Amino acid sequence: MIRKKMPVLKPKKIMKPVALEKPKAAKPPELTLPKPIRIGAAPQLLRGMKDILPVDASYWKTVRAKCEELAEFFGYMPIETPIMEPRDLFVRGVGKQTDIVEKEMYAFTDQGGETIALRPENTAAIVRAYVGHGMVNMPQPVKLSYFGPFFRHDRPQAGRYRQFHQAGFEVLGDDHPVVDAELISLAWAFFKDLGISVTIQLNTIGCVNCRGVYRNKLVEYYKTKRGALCVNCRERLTRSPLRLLDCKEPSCETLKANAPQMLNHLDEACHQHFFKVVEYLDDLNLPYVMNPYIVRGLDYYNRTVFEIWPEAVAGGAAKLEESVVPSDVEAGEAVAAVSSVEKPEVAGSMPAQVSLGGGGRYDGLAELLGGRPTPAAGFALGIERVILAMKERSAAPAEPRPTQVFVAQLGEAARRKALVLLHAMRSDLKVASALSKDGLKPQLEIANRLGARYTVIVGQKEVIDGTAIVRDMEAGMQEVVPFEKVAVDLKRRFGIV
RNA sequence: GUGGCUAUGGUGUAGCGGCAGCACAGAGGCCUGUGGAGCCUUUAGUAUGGGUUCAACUCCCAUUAGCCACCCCA
Repeated sequence: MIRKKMPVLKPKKIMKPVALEKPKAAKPPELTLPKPIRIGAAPQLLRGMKDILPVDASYWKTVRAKCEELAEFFGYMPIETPIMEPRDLFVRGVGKQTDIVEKEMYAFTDQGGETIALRPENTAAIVRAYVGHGMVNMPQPVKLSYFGPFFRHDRPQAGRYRQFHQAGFEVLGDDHPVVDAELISLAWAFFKDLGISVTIQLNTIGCVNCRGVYRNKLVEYYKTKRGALCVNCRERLTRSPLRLLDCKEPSCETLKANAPQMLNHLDEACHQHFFKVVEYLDDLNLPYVMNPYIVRGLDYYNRTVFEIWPEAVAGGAAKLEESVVPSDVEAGEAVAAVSSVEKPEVAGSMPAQVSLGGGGRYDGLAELLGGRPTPAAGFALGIERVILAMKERSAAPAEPRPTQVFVAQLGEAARRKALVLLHAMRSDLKVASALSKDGLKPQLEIANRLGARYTVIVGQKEVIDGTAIVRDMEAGMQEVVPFEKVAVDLKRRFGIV
């Protein structure tokens, strides 16, 4: 082949002779010719961006397949919304004062003067689609699932990218607490099937009414202790008091322990709703943990909120039992029992404080986006983090279907025969080939690497005889088969036909 | 966004102010129509830009990126 004859041109080999010549003062010879590209000048990935390489394909496939399987089982219909939306959608939906909108959103003005944002999350867009396409007129609830890229200008870290992927499940038009429970059970099933042990961190943040009352109580409590708060929390006191519960400063932690709890300030309806959710979860025997400090950074949430935390990989997977809320425990006690909720320890490369997924109820969002009041709930999974977790606990992705038959050929006539044979078997068998290779040896090497069970060898001689050799790669035995019968013969060996 | 740590072939790693080594992977061969083992050969690197020095991969500064903690969240 031509390839073999061609000397490989390596920059070094070109440069050396030039360097050896006596330096001529006047003009550098031929230096105007294209110079080798310097590695340092090669284009780089944008910060926080990541190529998803073939080595990881099986993980992505597995996770995606699991999402699709669960979506089907629970009756979700797939939906895809654009990656770009009007910036305003997220400002209104997610909340102006949230970090996501305030400092993490990719936003720009396009050629037409439109203010555009790369979607930082999907719930607002889903609701926009629901409202905009009149899905109120469909049988309720409308259950939608999605899988796609999202963008946040955060500082990259393991499991945290500026472009990342989420799979999400949203249920619109149903306020029944069983919806919340089913969502959580779906999330649970996902991780269980993938072999990742997690805990469900559960809380309720009430509704507009009782949360307002609670917020005032909280502010009242913290006001007297303002001096002991960290800088951030002083800011939070006026801007988003609920987030005070999120703080991990030791000084704030102690204050937090005695702060009033949302659970004790729920109005009747919210109380009913929440405890119904808890009841369902108990029936399902799901390992949730009451965590009064889950408040979530997006404005649209109300009532049930939850996050999925990975359990530490090595050691220390205990804690759980003690903090699961027994169904018959009173609210106050329950909270007391878990006031020292611990995040999983750092393990491997997974950062200490990450959630693999999270969500909750957002009954007010549709109305906020100009639709009819529509109760809704949903959650999203961080795919990169899920895959990281899988790798950490060596939860193997599904093996790709092993190659059953490899077709090797020798010579141009055989190559043409092989090409035809490959297509004849394609729909019934997992076949592979390396048609561009010439020698038999390299082809068998590849067949071996692919783990092919059989290799069909077609050479000059076989072409003339109208036969082919079928080689059993495990036994090392081979037999000559008439060419037209090869496909059928192999199918029979695999029990097809 | 704040603070810190790190940066050597494709991957994983040594090393030292004075010739950059090893393993794996890749390519070719021993074996011209028969894979897995072995052996041989070979490809390929000090992130970028400055500074100190006779000499920098090594020391200093900046940049970039990754990671860690915070922030936030998926």
